[in-house]
Amino acid sequence: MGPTATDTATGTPPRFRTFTEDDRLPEPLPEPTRDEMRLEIVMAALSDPLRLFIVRKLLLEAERIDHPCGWFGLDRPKSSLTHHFRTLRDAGLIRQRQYGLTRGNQLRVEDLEARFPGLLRLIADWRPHA
Amino acid sequence: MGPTATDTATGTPPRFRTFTEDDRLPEPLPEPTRDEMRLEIVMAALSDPLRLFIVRKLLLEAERIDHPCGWFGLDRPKSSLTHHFRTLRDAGLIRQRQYGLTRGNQLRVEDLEARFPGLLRLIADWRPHA
DNA sequence: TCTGTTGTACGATGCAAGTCGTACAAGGAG
DNA sequence: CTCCTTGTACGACTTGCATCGTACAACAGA
Repeated sequence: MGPTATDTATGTPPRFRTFTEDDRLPEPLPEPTRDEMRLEIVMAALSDPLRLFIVRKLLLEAERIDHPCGWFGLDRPKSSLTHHFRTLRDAGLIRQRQYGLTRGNQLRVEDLEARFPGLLRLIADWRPHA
Repeated sequence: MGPTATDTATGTPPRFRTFTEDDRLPEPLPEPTRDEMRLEIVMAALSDPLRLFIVRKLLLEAERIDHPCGWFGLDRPKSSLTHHFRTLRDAGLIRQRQYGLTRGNQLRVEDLEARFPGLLRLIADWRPHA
């Protein structure tokens, strides 16, 4: 498994899984730094159920450092998905890396925990459709 | 002072100030119950800087159980303010009570802490304009 | 080289939200 | 009763966002 454990819901601070970086990874696409992240923008990005689903899936089900669009199993046109992933990256929620033809999507777990502590917990607890 | 203390930022769970209820208070205007609150809707309500300001001011500077519109010192037309306060109430963030001609606005601190633990902490830490 | 895959770029469309003016309602103070 | 205050209701305007079709680019594999 990975280097970290998951939240135990016992009152201990939640810890979400991260993956160690590989030096040979391509540079991330342009993204805001921690300090450039804006709460309003993050909130707006998370006000869409599809984007909430994407972030939550990355948070709870990621198996590698990042995953391409298709991994999420979203039944939408590709041009729609491009729009949503870009919105998430612009808000600072995800990091995107280009691997030849595919693009890897990674949740910025450590940056988000540092900048907005508790935010990921809210997303993990989200119940869609309820 | 009130019955509660404030967050100490030392790792202890944050506790925000609440006010004891008075039996003679008028009934709140229609609002979602705890379980009816939706994270997407709450996020959308908080994606507007003016509304974030309103909620944050209620969280950090409330002196009574609720406050009328004018207390916030917002330089906008009244019809705009009606819209924003209604958005906050529909999302479940605030409770509104009618006192004759004025309307009191109260943050639903306990409901929000129960339904979305950690959310108020994010709002308290928000820095506008930064 | 031809084909299939992954995803962007551009543009059109429809809808929701923010903004605000005006008119109006309820009630307190004089 | 009259005036002022607080806030709603309605409607118009504008902006922004979600959605998606089409065309295109980059690349892998047969």
